[in-house]
Amino acid sequence: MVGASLKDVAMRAGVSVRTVSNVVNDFPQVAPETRRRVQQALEELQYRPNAAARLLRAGRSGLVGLVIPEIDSPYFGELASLLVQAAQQYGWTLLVDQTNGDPDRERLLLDGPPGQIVDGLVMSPWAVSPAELRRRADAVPLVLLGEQDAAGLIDHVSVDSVAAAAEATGHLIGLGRRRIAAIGVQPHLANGTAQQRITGYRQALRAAGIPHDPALEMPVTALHRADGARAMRELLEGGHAPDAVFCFSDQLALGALRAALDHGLAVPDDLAVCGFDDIEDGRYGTPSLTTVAPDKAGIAERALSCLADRLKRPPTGAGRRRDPEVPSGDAPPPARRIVAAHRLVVRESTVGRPG
Amino acid sequence: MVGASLKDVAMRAGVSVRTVSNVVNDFPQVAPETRRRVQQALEELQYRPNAAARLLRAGRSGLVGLVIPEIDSPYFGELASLLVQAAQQYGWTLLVDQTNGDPDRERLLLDGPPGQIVDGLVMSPWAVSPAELRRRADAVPLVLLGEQDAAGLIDHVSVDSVAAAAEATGHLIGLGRRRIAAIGVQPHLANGTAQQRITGYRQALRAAGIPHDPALEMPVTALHRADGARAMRELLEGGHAPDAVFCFSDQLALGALRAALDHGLAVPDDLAVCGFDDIEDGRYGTPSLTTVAPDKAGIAERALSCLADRLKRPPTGAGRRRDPEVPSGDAPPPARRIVAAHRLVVRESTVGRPG
DNA sequence: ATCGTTGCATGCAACGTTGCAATAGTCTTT
DNA sequence: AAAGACTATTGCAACGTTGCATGCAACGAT
Repeated sequence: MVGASLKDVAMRAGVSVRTVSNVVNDFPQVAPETRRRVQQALEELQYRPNAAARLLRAGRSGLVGLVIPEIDSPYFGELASLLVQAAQQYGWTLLVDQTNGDPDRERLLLDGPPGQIVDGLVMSPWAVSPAELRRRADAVPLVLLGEQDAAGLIDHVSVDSVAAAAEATGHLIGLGRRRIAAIGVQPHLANGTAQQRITGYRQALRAAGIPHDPALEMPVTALHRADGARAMRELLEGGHAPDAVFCFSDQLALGALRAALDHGLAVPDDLAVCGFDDIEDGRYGTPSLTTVAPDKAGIAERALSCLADRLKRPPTGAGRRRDPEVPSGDAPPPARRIVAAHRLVVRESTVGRPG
Repeated sequence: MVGASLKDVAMRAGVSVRTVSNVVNDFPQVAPETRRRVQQALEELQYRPNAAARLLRAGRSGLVGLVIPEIDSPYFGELASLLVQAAQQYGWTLLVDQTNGDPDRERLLLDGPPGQIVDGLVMSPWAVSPAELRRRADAVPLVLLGEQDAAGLIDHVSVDSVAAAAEATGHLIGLGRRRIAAIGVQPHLANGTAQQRITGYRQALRAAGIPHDPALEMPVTALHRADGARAMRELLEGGHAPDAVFCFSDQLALGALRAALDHGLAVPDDLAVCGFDDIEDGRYGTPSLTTVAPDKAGIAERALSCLADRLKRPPTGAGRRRDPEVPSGDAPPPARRIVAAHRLVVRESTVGRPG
């Protein structure tokens, strides 16, 4: 036996299928005695509504998807966890999927089973262009995370990466550092994160009158610890030893930190290190890591609030006419651009140990 | 417009709905000319098969679920990432959900939308008892991860935690340590992980003739860094200072490490630290962390291989009769218990820096 | 010329659910 | 007592898909 259906319950309770459905959905127009009988039958048969049929008929699954490049990156892991909890408050179940930054897979997830089954999607695009995302704007509601902008056509939540990078660089400058490297440049990536952070970095240098040295701007292929460590080794071995480094992610920073310590440098005395993301590892490492902390809980909350607004509109289920001749009276709400808060968290990797 | 259906395509191509379905599913019995015409219509209308309808009718969604207590724990993050990749090789899309160890949520995910929509589930149970999991054994195929055993009624993949813990403890003993603490005891948790690791720890002590000191077995409420740090501080302040510590997770170990360094201890000279899980943070920290490395890729691969075996059996869709009078001829394959490999990875936190 | 065979295309039904509209039954009102 | 108002319950249809059976040609073999 695979699971009782409304029909099975109806037969057992001696009522029609429709009445059982009314009980299940808590419609008021059911006599107490009938309700009781039906509920007992539901209980006895262990009825669970069939999610596929509900989705097909009503157009709503109660599921929301999160599409991120890497589940195992601490930043996305923490964000995913917060989104799961925020989704619960809306009565949704959040499901997470990983693209590994593969554009084909990003497309597949949007068009295929997960993208069709969920009521809404939160996505951190890596390689798929805004133009392509726009093309499917009238499918399931979508909220973008991250720096990539969809020309104001899709809801979008991010932090002000330019300002944040400038603050972080400014903090290093304020400590008296002058040879400040940047690790995390990714010139060939559509995703605008690295672009914005290098912009903020340069702005801060210019504002302080520090000449900008291209040899201190280190490219990486990914944002992992190994990439940060490699970039730091290149800096140290290339004779361009900096006195501070701003890394575009905490993972890069932790890798750079490790490489610097291996090289015999004292942190922060010889080298101040600042990251971006405020992941848990940075808080418990030795030395602990100064970083830019995006308001992750705020990002999660506001992304889902965008989805909630769009889901107030009727679903595309069986009832809804989808005749293009008669445009629906109320237009969809305009796309929002939300800028979440961030703050600089100063720890041992730039100011040394307190006490 | 929400998306073209088979009907729309059929009208445009001037054929029946059934023929379009035949083209979409690559059935051979279609004339080349017809196929061409239909394919063009498919292209023009950007047809995407409706996942909900397919699932309802055919009983297969192509989705597989992973249910874990915490997405943001590095161990589960790394495991999830490997499972996503392994699932791709089977042609499945893996979706991840998080329970936070809440038993109600574990049940909800199994019975509700995600559990019904996926073709199979991989789960790391935290609080739901084996008995309860057994109750639903004939629903969607399920594979359990972790130490909790379901009495051989459900497929199950784990490492030999007793042996692994004994090896780790044996390594510390082999370094000449005698006051070896254990951090991570969780007596009131159904989930058997902590039980097995403390068993292995005690076995190794006994085998070496070292008396077992209950004051060195530290309980924790969760497996996070903060818990490890707290336990270590208690050990150090309580006057029971150990010369080595075996932590039941790398996160605990990293917290303990940090607390020990804060306390002025030298690692590994004053205190050797060993963890469990081999998460990336441990590899790049300073000092790097000695740990038990479960074969995560092997766990992922074999969990999915179990699912694949069960999914060879016909789905419970429209075609399949589900008459309990006539039991299906072939019984389901018996539940498997798979023990994945592990190995001890020795790093700086127990043997100091090389060179 | 007739029969079976093969290749291609189609119609019907069903998966489990819910919106809509209609029915039967009860109670109030005049 | 009849008309109206309301309550409780039900039947029908449809969401988009696919399994099964059938239809309908055209073909070669007898």
